[in-house]
Amino acid sequence: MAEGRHYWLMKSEPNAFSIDDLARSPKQTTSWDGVRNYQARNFMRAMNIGDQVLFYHSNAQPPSVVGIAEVVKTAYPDATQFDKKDAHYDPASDPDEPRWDVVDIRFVRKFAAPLSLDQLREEASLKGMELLRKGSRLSVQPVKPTEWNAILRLARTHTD
DNA sequence: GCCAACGTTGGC
DNA sequence: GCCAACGTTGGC
Repeated sequence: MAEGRHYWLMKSEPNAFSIDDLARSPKQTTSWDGVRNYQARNFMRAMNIGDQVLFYHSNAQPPSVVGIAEVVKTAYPDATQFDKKDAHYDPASDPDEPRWDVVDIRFVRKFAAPLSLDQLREEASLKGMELLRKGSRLSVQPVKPTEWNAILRLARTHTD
């Protein structure tokens, strides 16, 4: 880890793919496909093996950080962009220069209890976190070490 | 279901 | 290059 370990947050709708789905996946690993936002893609391209990921459930009740995953394979082309039957098919993507990438992530652990957006907003040290910004829609985003530490501390103390 | 806050597309 | 129209995300 010459460049050090970096922290990220990735959003998924639990109806589509939850942290339990990740834990049940073969080798507890999945490729994070379907990202069709350049900023999110660029963050995935910046990921290194061993980087740690907060797994976030969006469109959940309540929306929450639910656990941790880690990057086990760096960015490579997303096969779904070339699959006409896939919801994320992108006819404009050139197979010789694929537009969209995935990374592979592996389940690390699930928190004893989900950490809701409201709980995160109560934490002073998380003020300014991208996730908490009004109108923030970025599905893959960097997390500062201080934010990572604060969230893990909250996950230890909130068990209800 | 509503709608604010985006990001993308395409006419000009 | 501008920007209106459109489609999507995601909290509420």
